[in-house]
Parts: sequence; structure tokens; C-alpha cells
Amino acid sequence: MSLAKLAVLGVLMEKPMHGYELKQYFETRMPVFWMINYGSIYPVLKKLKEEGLVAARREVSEPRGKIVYEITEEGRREFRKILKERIKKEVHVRDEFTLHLFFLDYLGSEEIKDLLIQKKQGNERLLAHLTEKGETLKKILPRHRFSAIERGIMHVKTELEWLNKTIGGAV
Amino acid sequence: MSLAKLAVLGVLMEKPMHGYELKQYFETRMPVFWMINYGSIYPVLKKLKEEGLVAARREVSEPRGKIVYEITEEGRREFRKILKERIKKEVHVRDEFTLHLFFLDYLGSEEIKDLLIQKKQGNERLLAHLTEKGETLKKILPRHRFSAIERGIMHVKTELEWLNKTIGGAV
DNA sequence: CCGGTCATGTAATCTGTTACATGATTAC
DNA sequence: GTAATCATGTAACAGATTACATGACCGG
Repeated sequence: MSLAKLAVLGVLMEKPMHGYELKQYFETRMPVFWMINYGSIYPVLKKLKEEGLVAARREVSEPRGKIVYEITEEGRREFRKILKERIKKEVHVRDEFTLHLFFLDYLGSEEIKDLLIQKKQGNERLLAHLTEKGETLKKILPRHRFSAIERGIMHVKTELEWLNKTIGGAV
Repeated sequence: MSLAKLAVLGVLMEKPMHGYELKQYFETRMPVFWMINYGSIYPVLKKLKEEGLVAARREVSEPRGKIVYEITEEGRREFRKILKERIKKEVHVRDEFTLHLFFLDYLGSEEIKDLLIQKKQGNERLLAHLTEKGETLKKILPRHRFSAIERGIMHVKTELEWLNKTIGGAV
């Protein structure tokens, strides 16, 4: 199962939704952390329906309007199964930025410093944003969803620590 | 430019290589941090050649053997330009595991605990591996390539900190 | 009635992985 | 001579993004 399918199925675990609403959900409830676009959502919903993991119904009141998708019992079982499997998969430290860092020595030391300072500012903005978001979300989010945000904050702080150290060392 | 192209070009910045050698380079010099497979390497080399970013020459001694690729001056310029551009791009906290965490509350608390403990063990193994690797690489790697490894270690430690906290809280 | 946003969808494209296919060279 | 590994490449597929296309509905 693709990540996009798992993501959609996971959101539908909460309540039935239509495609447009799903997009908004990602934008407002998992901002910064996850995104998905219409070019994925509709094809994914179609496939999930074909596999019997979601059921679709057109709102009776709106004959040409929204199509609401509801996760089926089989969908819930499958979701839990796949989620567990994926989490078990190997841990990795593989991200784009790591690759970029491997090549950083090919740039000039002034350039490097500028780039790292820019990164630092970006991370500071992100930290401020997450901290604020975290405060307001603390009470209303389910336990582990909040702890996912906490985790994000911790990693951003670590990134800042590393950036400060590296910028300092680059003087 | 795709990540795979940047990765190949970045490795060729060090010295001319043939396809098979490139694969080994990633496996031995950036283990855990980055990987690339033949199905990408050869098509990427072909494209880079067409774009004039690398030059290919067949080893004279081996008429049917290795094709050595060397980065061109234009390739070097382009590599530095693209690397800077990519680093400037927005900071993100988007990874598969984050998405999975958002859905963790749909699993049972025993299952969650088991999964987190498994993750912890995986991260401990990874930390041990990186620490050992880091020790031996410290002297021989260019400055920022080493600091990329340090960064990896810091993030793995943060992950462990978060896992311990979360496992503790889940009791 | 007109602009925004709600709502659904497809087509083209890009990137990357897996699997397959082939053959040379080296070590035993 | 035969197994391992060196070496290059293609084809099929999977996953996701971007751009395009369409039209309903609502507020001013």
C-alpha cells in the first residue's frame, strides 16, 4: 500500500469525508507535517473503493455534489495491519538534507556559512510556529498525535543545536 | 535536476568513476545515509552526458569494459548552483514516521508500546553503528561530511530521548 | 452577475525501484 | 571449469506532482 493510500485511510478512520475535505484536513490538522494533493487524493479514493477498503455515497441532498467516503470494517483492519508493518520497518537517517551536507565542502566557506545561517533562521521560524501550535493543540489532540508534534519540536531543536555548533566551527 | 542526478554529480566531483564504482562509493562511503541502484545510475549517467555535465570515455586498455565518467567544468558549475538552490529550499519535518505517528492512537496501547520498544532497539543499534563509524571516519573525512555524520548521531539520540519519554508515558 | 472557493477529476510528466538480461573477468 | 563478483544496461512498474479542465454554489 502506498503512503498516500495509508494517509487517506488514516484520516478516514476519524470520520467519513469527501475528497476536498480530506485535503483541508491535511492542511489544517497536519500542517507542515504532511501534505497531499488532489492529483493523488481522487485516484487514491477510487482505488481504495475498488479494493473495498472504503465505501462511497453521493449525498442525497446534492445529486451532482459531494461524494462522501467512509472507511469499511475491512478498511479499518487493513489500516491497522499496514500501519504496524510499516512502523516495524527499518529505521533510517536518509533525507535530502543529509545528502546535501555530504557535498557541502565543495562550496566556499562564506557560501556555506550563509546557507547555514539561512537554515538556522528557517528552523527558528519553524520552532516558533510548532511551539505555538503545540500549545493550543495540547488539550485537544489524541495523545500520540500530540506526541508526534512534540517529537517534531525536539528534532527542530536538535537541528538548531547542530547548526549553531557547525556555524560556530566554521568561523 | 533530480536528487539522483545531484547525488551522482556530487560523487563525481571527487574523481572520475564508472557506474559500478559509483554504486560502491555510496555503499561504502555513505552507508545508511544514502543509496542508489543501477536502475538509476546508468540512465542518470546517460542523461548527464547528454546535458554535457559529464564526459564519458571507454578505458583504452579494456575495449569492451568500463566506461569512466568525468565531471565537466560546466558540470561543476551546475552542481554548485543546484546544491545551493536546494539547500535554500524550505525546511521541513516531513517524513514517513511522522505520518505513522499521527495515526498511532488507532492501535492498542500494548501494540503501541511494543512498536516503540522495537523502534528504540533499532535506534540503539543505529547509534552504535554510527558512533563506531564516526570514530574511524573523523580523521579522514572532509569537515562537513563528518559533520553530516555528527548530525545523524545527534538526531538519533534525540529520537531515542523521545522514544524513552513516550514509552515511559505510555505505561 | 461576478469573483472566490467548493468540488471532482484526468493527462502528462517526473523520479525512482525491481526485475530481468547479458557478458567479461578473477579466484579457486 | 565454475562460482563469485565485476560491469552495463533495459523494461515494467509504482508513486507522486503539476497542470489542466470543468462546473456548481455562495456572497456581495
